[in-house]
Amino acid sequence: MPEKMTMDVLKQRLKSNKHKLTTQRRAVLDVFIDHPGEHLRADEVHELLREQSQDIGLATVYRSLELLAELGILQKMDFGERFSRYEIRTMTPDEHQHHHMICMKCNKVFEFQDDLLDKLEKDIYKKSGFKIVDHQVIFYGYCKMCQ
Amino acid sequence: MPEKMTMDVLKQRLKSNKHKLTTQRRAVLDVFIDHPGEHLRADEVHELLREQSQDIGLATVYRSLELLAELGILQKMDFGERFSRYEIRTMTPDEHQHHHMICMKCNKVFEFQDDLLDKLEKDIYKKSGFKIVDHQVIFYGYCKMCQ
DNA sequence: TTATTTGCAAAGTCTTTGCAAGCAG
DNA sequence: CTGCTTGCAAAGACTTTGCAAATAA
Repeated sequence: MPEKMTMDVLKQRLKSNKHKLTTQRRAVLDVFIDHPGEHLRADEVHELLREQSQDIGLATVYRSLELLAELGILQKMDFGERFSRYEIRTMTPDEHQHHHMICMKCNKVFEFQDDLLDKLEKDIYKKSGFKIVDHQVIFYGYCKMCQ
Repeated sequence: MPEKMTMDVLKQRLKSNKHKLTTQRRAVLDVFIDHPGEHLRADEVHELLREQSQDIGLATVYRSLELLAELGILQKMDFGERFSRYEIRTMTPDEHQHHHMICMKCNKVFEFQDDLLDKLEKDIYKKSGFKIVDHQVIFYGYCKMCQ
């Protein structure tokens, strides 16, 4: 069971990097805590905050997302759309990778756990000398409902 | 040995879709034929054409790239940068997948052949019912030179 | 107190689009 | 000829940035 990313972690990581814990940063993290497993875009975060009368500038949302990603609290992702999405990270680094599958009909993002890629990455290093430190895997197709 | 993508193929595929073979479309394809294995951005294609005094509008480059990708002559790709890249496709559909590795130091794009993903995709279908029809895999790391 | 951070609006980057003029078939 | 294409400039979508005012520590 992966540990939850908490506000305390944010506090801690901000402090050790001489950043401040502002209302806005707290609010942005709260959105992700309240929407586990979702892959949110900057404007969606902004909209969700407005809905709960948290009036925060869009530029600040962008800046907070970037900072939270730098601190390893959020994960920035790119699904080939013209914007980025973010999701909250678990505190324990995944032993098993988690991949994304996008349904080409309903556009929902699904996740899948697997560790086959570890093997592939080791193979690549052996064969080509390229040292992989991160990856991005996206599958496109049709989900169970849409087929 | 994969077959080369030729101008004849372009001609053929354009005709069967009631599109015209214009100087501009021919020129855009020529750029890719002259730069095999490169992953070019729209503005790079545009610049390369300017250098050889092929004066073509940037909007036309975008439109040509899109069309050539639709016709299966180019492959559009997204490496999480804020723009798209295109590469020429071989005519024989790859039995073995080809993945991209980006060096985080020199930013070069490397390729790697493998078919481990076939297995993974079958697993996913069995376990989740999600039917995969396409994928995008990018590895980030350090190439042999930069390590 | 004071160095960070915010909000706003302006600017930036990549891409798309409307429309008159041009050209391939 | 005639409908598909082009080129241009303007508009669009998303993101970043400059700067004065606000604020956490």
